[in-house]
Amino acid sequence: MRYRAGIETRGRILETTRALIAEEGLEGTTIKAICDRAGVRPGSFYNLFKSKEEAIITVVREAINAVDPDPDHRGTDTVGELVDAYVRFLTDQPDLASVYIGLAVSGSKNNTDLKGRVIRHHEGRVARFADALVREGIPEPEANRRAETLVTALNGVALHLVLDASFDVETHARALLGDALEPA
Amino acid sequence: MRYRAGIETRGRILETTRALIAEEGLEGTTIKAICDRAGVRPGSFYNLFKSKEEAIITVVREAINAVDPDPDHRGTDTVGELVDAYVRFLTDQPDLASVYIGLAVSGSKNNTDLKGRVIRHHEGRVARFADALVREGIPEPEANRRAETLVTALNGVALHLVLDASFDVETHARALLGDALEPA
DNA sequence: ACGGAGTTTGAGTGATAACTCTAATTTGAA
DNA sequence: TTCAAATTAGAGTTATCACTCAAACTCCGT
Repeated sequence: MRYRAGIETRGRILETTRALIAEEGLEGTTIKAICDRAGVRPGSFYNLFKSKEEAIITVVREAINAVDPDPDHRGTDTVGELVDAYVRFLTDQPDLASVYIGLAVSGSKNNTDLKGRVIRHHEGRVARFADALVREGIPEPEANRRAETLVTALNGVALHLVLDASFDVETHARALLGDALEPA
Repeated sequence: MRYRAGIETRGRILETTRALIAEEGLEGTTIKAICDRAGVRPGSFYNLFKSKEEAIITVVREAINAVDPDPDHRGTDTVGELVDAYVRFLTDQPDLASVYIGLAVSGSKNNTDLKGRVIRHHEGRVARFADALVREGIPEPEANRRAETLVTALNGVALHLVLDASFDVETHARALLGDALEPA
């Protein structure tokens, strides 16, 4: 992958893989499907990726980064902003959201590496939410528990969005936010 | 399936399917594996089930029904009982819970039939939660919205349990229940 | 324009999946 | 006891999967 052609092909494969995961799920994302749609033969695919899994992990990493509302960790965000960021992600990029959820479910049985990646990312998000809750006056141990409940519940919202594209993400997300901010 | 032999074989197949899902996950639960372990030939399997999917759905449905606080739908269940039932399902049968979530996500991409089934099941659950909330004094339109938020958030809890087997399902589920019951 | 490295081709491999089919056997109601 | 229906056997079918490979072709620094 040092020539222009290889880099372009690689990009086309990744884009196709992402679209296929969103449309067909992990199960429907086969080498044949990727290659047909990307206009590439299996030999080329395996020249650029050592396995199908490697391509999928690459796509998933992108999806996970896309969920991050504040990649620079400035630490000035409010819980409302964090929730808004997630809502925006879900509504603007439902395909990536679908990948993120689908991966958590199907991909985690055999693949410890992938599983660890998702869990670490989840913990990072919870920490960010917890910090924001503390800044809003909720004491530490309680803030952490509420953050974990909130992030988990928001993932439930994402899960349902995968099932029902017309699901009212914003209303439910705001309700969950309100619950997290309520005084004990 | 009218003779004793058929009923017994069916039971053995379902039990084996349940065990295999727990031990090997959905991916490792093949017709061959089921048949080998149940001491049955594929012909017999397909005499009793029209597809592998039917057997799996049956197993999952049985597990969910097994913890139903009001199996006859007499309308006597409280929201607390409904939440408890789901928590029990998640903690007692985490592997089936994983399949349940997995069916909702991956299984419903191509399979319109399955997708409809999952959505209908979700709607039924929301309706029961909403009825229970009304019985507890929360007015109708609000009760429905809260029920939907609660059920969705609980699915988020289930989703996270798939990722992290040590996740404290009960604490978070109770927190979500408390939020749903709070006065407006 | 040379030539080694990068890229592409596409038929092919071997494994394994879900599922079918027909004939033989067993069941249980009358 | 009889016999139609239920059940079972198990080899076979069809499909599809991830992946390979040797040969041809393209790129680009020199």
